[in-house]
Amino acid sequence: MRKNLLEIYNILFKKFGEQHWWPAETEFEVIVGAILTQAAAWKNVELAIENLRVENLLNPEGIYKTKESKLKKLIRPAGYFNAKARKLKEFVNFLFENYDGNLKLMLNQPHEKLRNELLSIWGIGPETADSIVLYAANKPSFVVDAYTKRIFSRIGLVDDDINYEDLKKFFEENLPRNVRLYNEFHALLVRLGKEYCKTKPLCDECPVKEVCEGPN
DNA sequence: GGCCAGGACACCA
DNA sequence: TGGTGTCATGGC
Repeated sequence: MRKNLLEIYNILFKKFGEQHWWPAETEFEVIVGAILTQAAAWKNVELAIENLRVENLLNPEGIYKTKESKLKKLIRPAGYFNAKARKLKEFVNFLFENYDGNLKLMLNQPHEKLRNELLSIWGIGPETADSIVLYAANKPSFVVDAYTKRIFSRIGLVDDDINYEDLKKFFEENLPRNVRLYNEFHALLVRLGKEYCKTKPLCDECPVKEVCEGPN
């Protein structure tokens, strides 16, 4: 199995090259992006992040001090702005209450502890937590998403009703525990999903068609 | 003009 | 534990 996963990784890397994830300038920007991209197109998230950047709010203090009503207007393009404005607030409130606003202190914990802590914050579920652990804290927590599930159930390596934790475990138990690998693999799977494995799959041109059983 | 994006939560059985 | 409804914008 390890061989199969690394084979798929190598095919994707050869096809697409480095994806340079996460597309952000700071750790905090990774977190903001991870929250805003929940069930949203990244293109729309970029518009929202740019609005925050112009207002100099891409930092914990900025979000902490800004009224939720103002945040809603700024992040509107990312969709679900009522919920997401609250989620940003919930995160920075936690950060200031527990770490005096020191993000590095929070991120510099053993990764299981950090993950559990993130999951305790309202609005941060498993995928967002793992994205933060991997792409902001640089700790080896494999991120799976809807694309990952769709791709690997079509390939036939996992059941199509597999839950998040089991799918995550599938990767972590069959890959070397390596941050760079986790980083690149997830990014490549998103790239593959976007371009070839949407609801209408482009199987004829798919880079991993040799190992795929096809859509079902 | 419809479909759907790099999910999470509330509520229900 | 698991299934379903809800949240919302903008690109294609």
